[in-house]
Amino acid sequence: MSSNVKEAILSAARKAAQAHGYGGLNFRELAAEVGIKAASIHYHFPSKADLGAAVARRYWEDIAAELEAMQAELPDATACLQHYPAIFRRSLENGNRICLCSFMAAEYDDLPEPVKVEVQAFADVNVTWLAKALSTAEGGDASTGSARALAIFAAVSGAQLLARSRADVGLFDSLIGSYRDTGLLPG
Amino acid sequence: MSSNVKEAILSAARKAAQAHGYGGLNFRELAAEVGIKAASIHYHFPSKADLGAAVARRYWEDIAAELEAMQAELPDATACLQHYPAIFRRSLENGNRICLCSFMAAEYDDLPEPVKVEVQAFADVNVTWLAKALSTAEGGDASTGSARALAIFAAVSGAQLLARSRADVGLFDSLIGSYRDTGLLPG
DNA sequence: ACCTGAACACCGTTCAAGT
DNA sequence: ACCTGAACACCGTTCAAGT
Repeated sequence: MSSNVKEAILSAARKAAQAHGYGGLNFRELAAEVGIKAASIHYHFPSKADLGAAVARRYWEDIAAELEAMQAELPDATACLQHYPAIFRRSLENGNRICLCSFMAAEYDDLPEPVKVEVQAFADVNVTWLAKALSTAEGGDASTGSARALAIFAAVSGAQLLARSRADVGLFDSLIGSYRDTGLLPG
Repeated sequence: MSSNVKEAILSAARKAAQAHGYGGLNFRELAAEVGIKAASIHYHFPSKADLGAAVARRYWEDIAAELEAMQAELPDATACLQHYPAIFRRSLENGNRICLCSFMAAEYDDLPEPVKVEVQAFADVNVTWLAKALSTAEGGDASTGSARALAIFAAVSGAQLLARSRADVGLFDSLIGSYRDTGLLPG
């Protein structure tokens, strides 16, 4: 098991990155929150890129576990799809934060390569899960399901971003409702 | 008429902000591009917040003019709606940049107040235009049209973000196509 | 093994000083 | 009117030094 300090850094960095992005990650603030000095972070994570990649990896691993659990608990694929936006909703509830990888998608061109890899992995996890749920629910072929999965992922990300800029979770719900009404999301 | 230097700063700052965000705006790089020193920027824009607000204001003014022109040239409201995503597409074509205000929506909580105001204005311009086009095209009532307009704006923003993170304009087109197929966008 | 202070080159910003 | 150099407190990072 990793040290408590390393875990504490990871956890604090994740919350900070969901609020301020990779560029907004601040070693001195992070260190203060954990109770060490800024230079000490480099003992656990050699560079900011290493920290960013570790945070993003942990993030998509957690989401992947959550998606698997959802799939296990809700045998109905359509019910799964209906619950999907709730994952993005929770970030907003939790301090008006957004999905780590939505933030990093905006920052993408400026990210170090190891961080980019993890951001892609997050998108892949989501799209693969959605495509599988869609094909189970509606029996479409794989290619159509994949295009639709990408569309859902992009649209829900956009809804989260807009809702955050208004600090209005109700707007997120309303946007998801519109996606359902128009047929993008199953309803 | 404003000085050439001020205009040059504004133009360079806009391109930089569409690529790196408000936080990524760099006075020394910006100054080098314009041919002055970093400290000189503060003569034209007292603070980074002033520069950011001026850039965002100019941005939505330009987009608003473009939307009006589109409306004037295409009397068919449905044709207008079909052309709407092209505005977001162009940013991607232009150096894999994104809509200034999508970036700033991610950074929203960290933006100075004057910049926030302009980011909101951009969203309002888009949503108002979309709502008008929707009601003209389909004759729905105002409230439904507004909800739908928000949904289109959010979804197209999300598509732009995802396409940028893959540096793939074709993905943007494919996402817009999916939005059309599912009925979110008129087709 | 884990942490730190001091230093480095970078940021936005200020301001007195130049022309 | 417009620009600048030098200084300030901040960044991530390095590294020799501590325990």
